[in-house]
Amino acid sequence: MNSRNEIINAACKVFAQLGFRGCTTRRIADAAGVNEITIFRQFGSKEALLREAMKMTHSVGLTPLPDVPSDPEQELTLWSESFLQHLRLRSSIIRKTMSEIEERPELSEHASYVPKQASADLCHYLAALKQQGRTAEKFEPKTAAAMLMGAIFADAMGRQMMPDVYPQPEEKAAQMYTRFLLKALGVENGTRRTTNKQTKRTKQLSA
Amino acid sequence: MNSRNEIINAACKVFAQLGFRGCTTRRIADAAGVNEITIFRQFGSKEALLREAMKMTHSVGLTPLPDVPSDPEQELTLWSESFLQHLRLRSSIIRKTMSEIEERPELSEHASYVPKQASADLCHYLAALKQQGRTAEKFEPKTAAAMLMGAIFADAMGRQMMPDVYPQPEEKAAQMYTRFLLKALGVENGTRRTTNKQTKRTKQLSA
DNA sequence: TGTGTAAGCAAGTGACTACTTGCATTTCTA
DNA sequence: TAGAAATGCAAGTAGTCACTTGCTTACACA
Repeated sequence: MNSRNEIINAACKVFAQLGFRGCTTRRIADAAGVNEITIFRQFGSKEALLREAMKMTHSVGLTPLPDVPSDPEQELTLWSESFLQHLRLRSSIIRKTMSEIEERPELSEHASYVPKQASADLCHYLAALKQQGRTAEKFEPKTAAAMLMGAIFADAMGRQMMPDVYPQPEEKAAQMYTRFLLKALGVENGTRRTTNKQTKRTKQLSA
Repeated sequence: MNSRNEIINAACKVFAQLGFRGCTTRRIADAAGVNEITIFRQFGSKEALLREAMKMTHSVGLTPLPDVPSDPEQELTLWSESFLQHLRLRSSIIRKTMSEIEERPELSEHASYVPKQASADLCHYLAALKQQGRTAEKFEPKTAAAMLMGAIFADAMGRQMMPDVYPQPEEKAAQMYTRFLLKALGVENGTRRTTNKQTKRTKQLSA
């Protein structure tokens, strides 16, 4: 019972390091501290093991966005930070999955789960912001969401390889992307310029 | 002499499909229409062949951005479209390279060449736009560039897997990202609202 | 016409792959 | 404490991997 979980965890780890072809049953067994044969007795085949292992990747846990926007800069910054951290922590396995997906389309479902959910949440939030009349410009929530998520995704995938391409410091990146988005939407940031239309409550942190 | 190029092309193709471990000498030989042994006589080893093949990936050809911005929306849209097309055409090999890069850091140089160049070009253009006084907001060119390039990169990598996450129609995506960027920078788009400060010439297409 | 070079073919090397068989050992549980 | 289930060990299977050897064919150029 315990060895089963150890094998699954080891499989995830080795897959993240070496991809499907590099993820041999011997290496998984070594990483799990288990005899190779136990893998086959527990899961039947390498394919079946990895299918099980990929199901375990859904432990999401993004900071939720409120249904009714109150402090857009703060709320979106927290969300962006948690999304960026989520992607950074999983950057290896994401890279491998994206690479294998053409050969193994069944990975697609697991790979797209989090970003689809995140996109839907963000679009919903931005649409609410628009409906509150707090955006100065007319805009397509989907385009805005794709911009913010794209910037965060590219940061998570590329910063290590080319740090000078992305904004510094690393820890403020999510906030900078968020502020950029809000500028494009014409959302006032609360501290400067409190002139425009603001239907609901105006409580905003400068952050 | 001819077989050498055929082998290199085949190696690129098979690598893009299957990655390093899936890219076997037998498969390369088949794809090149050549005997497997010819590969070893020409290149010595699989490693050496792929090293040669990766050098061939630098045929860049992005639409250049002018040194002096004139019509930002048009110029940036053209650039974005060519960058997006570049990434889309190479999405398979980019995915594989990103996946292999942790194991083979020597790929890093080839992988980062185009995006580094593109980022530098775009930053330079945005800085020039700022210096012309044509941007209404103060902004960091690097953050702005990371947003636009990130959105384009994510679109190229992810649209096929989750088309409903990205703006429609596909052909207008580059333009939509560009317009979004210009909104954030407060750059007037020429047709509506020609009020703000515009130091140099105002000739702009509505596009 | 002769010679060198590039290419093909057949066969084989040792290492690694996923996976199996047979038997011994540990561990849990009734 | 007895029996069943889970695990380990040693050995082996057939396939694939990168790469080699020895020999033959085809073409270029002098």
